[in-house]
Amino acid sequence: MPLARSAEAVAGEGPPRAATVRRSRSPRGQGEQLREEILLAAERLLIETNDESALSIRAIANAVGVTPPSIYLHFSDRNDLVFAVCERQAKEIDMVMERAAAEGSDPWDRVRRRGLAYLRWGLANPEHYRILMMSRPDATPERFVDQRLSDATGLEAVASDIVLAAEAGIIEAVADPLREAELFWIIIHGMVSMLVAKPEFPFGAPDDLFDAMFDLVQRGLIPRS
Amino acid sequence: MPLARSAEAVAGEGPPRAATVRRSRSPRGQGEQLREEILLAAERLLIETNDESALSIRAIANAVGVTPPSIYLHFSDRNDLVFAVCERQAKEIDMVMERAAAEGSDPWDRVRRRGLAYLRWGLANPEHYRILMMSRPDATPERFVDQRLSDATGLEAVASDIVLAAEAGIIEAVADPLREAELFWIIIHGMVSMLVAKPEFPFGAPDDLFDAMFDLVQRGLIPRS
DNA sequence: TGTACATCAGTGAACGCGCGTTCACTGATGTAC
DNA sequence: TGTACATCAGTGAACGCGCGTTCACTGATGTAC
Repeated sequence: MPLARSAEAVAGEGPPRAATVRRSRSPRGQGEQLREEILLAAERLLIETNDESALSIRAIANAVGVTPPSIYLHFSDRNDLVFAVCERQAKEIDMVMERAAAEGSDPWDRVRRRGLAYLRWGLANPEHYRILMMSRPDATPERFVDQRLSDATGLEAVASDIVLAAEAGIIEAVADPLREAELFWIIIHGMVSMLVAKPEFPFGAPDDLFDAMFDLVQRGLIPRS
Repeated sequence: MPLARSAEAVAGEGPPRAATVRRSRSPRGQGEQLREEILLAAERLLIETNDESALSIRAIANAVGVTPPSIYLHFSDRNDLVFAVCERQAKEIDMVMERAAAEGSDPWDRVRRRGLAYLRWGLANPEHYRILMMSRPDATPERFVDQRLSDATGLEAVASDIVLAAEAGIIEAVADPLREAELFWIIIHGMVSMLVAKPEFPFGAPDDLFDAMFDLVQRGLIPRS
């Protein structure tokens, strides 16, 4: 019998991790409560460790103060759990963007604010962003591509603000606003994923980078007149 | 004694994987030969599986037809090996870009061709791109940030072509060409990393996406005159 | 010309680990009769 | 009013796996004397 077995019993100790506090059992009808606690613990763990691989069933169970099998009372497997976490994050990213947009002075300013909010959220939650937008496609459940994805990233909202901005004469008319919104998304995603992957590279302050990028897109490079 | 032990002896079988052909031992002075074979096998494995986690010491050893410990004759640990693979890929990406640039008709066309070559290379080698540009920063050795990174991505070359293009009047003059090159890199990276992470999303043909993006950057969105 | 020896290019077996998941169970609490 | 019973919310122990890495070894080949 390998020693691993006995070591396993105290798995997740060593570093000054949150003590293994036994959470008290939920009252009769309240089983769903644990589900919530699991998701919260997973999010917290992701923030603390900044490492998706730290998001193991065992680590989460330990953080909640419960044994690993109880996770399976609420999630069918690890993937299911991880993407439940994602779903919440996607909702939050959308919320953050819309909150930022609400403060915009005109449609074009709303587009700008949404982009900046997206960038800031990604940098504030790098590991969440990584799972959501940079992880291997076959690890991503179908519900995360297509429609759901464009919802989460506010594509439609940006597209309609682009139309409004063009109508107001703030920007030029665009042939395909949704396509333009995709291009925007890709550009912002480029910034977030680059800064997340290469934080050491001297890009300077993210907000300055955003401004420079936004300026580039606004003015264009071909000589005017 | 767990069964895992005995199963381990035949690890990596099951699926129709490359047969475990015992590679013949290198002749006396030619130990370095194995290093080369290991790197080639690793690259091949990455292409075949499209999954970095398939790049285990055991799998590579098996692919080469050698036992796991012999890997350590040439690499100090797994990370060292993975980034030796990266180093080659970085060199190749640079080569591919310069080859593409060489066919450009003017400096600005060279910038465009470099970007397109970068995009195409990334899409042709998604898992290589993932390791090189999208992996966790603390898994990246220092030699991959800063100078090395900007070398590999042709930042300086792009910057100097931007200057030439501006001098030739093809594009407007830019205040900080290197910064502009960074913006370009980020935009292209946005496309590659997005397409790599979300291949199911209906972005259409990559080349069309590139054209649309390049057009956006060229014309700008603020009304002209 | 022959032989002891160093070296080189590996091998075989194991260590220790952490992981996802399953299985049979337990003990408190509410419900039916 | 009391008691058998179902159910709910978990637990404890283990299975089987794959991984990186280490350690003592082996056997062919070249070299020195």
